Amino acid sequence: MSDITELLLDSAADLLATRGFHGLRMIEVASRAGVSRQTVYNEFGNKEGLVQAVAVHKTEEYLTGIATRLKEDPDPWEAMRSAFRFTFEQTEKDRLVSAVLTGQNAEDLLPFITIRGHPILFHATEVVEQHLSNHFPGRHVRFTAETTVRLALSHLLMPSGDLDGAMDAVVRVARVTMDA
Amino acid sequence: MSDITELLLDSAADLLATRGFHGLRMIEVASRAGVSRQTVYNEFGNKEGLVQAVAVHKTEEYLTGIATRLKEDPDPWEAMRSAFRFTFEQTEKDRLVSAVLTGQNAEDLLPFITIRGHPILFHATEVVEQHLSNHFPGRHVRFTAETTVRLALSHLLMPSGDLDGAMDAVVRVARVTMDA
DNA sequence: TCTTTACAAAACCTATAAACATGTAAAGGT
DNA sequence: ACCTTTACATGTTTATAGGTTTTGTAAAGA
Repeated sequence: MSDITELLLDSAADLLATRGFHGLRMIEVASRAGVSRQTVYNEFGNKEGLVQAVAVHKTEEYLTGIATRLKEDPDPWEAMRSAFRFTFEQTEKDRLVSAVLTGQNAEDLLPFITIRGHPILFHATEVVEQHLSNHFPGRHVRFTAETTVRLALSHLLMPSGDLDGAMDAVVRVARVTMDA
Repeated sequence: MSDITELLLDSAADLLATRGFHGLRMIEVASRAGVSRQTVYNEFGNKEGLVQAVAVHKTEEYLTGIATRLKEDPDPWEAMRSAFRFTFEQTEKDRLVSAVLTGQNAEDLLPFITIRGHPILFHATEVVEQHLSNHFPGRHVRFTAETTVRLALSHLLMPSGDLDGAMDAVVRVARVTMDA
């Protein structure tokens, strides 16, 4: 990916987060990245293409962020805790990220951040599944993975206010469904 | 609750479901119930009061619906399955119910159907908690209750398309967290 | 207790024109 | 090749001003 492309994606992500899809101006994206409006069109075709690209880019960014944290800790449950904390903190920090991950508060963004109606974070199920498979080879891990992601998503959308408690709850369910 | 009050709530619920908060006309609510517009104001003060009352009414209706199904089956897990099916079917049937229960697709309704930001269905946690307490006296049931409701809500908001599978998943997690 | 009538204030259409943004194209510069 | 500038048709917002509808309140009457 070229430097300019990346710059454009970052500018667009910023503006998208503060102004939303409707308030996003192609010329503003261009000038922030120091290029002409035409260049944006050359790169992404049109506004939809640009926003779509931002969504894909952000999604990749967070899925790899989660995958990285899952790999970092040798203990599978501590790794999950860490990945969940990462997701939670990113979601709190950035309204756009929140929209991309969960599909909530997306308003006009929604067409871009769901695939077959499911928010993109559900791709995280595959990441978690892979993680569990690595630690428990030969076991059925799909159910635990999906349950964990659904539960984590629930805590993202409707926080109890107690982050540690939420992480404990998710990990506890993960352990207990693996033991069963 | 007087007959007229109930009639007004039903009329308002109907109209709210089809026209939304914005399209709801006080005079239409009145004429459907066969009373004057003024009577509606006497009863509920203003439009907000009316809609608030509808939300509370619908909530009670569904919480008692859930409680009833939980009591009907002697097997605690079959009872949960039945209560979940009830909730799922009602949510599919009625857009307004869906909004009241989950807080999704609520648009201008949202201020009325959440309490401290949480959709009213979270009151169901208390109902489920009571249910589990009855079947497992002396045990800690709060965690299972909350987990179950969060998971069920997740399946309501993001259905996998497989209702039976969803019910199985919820009940399975409930059992396994009680066994632990 | 409910209805009718009346009314001010607010919210809502509707039509109009001006300003702005999008998307496409062509010519020119590095 | 890649980006910029300029230009233009098309579609969308925005602002304005009017007329209408709806809300919310009040008072008198069945």
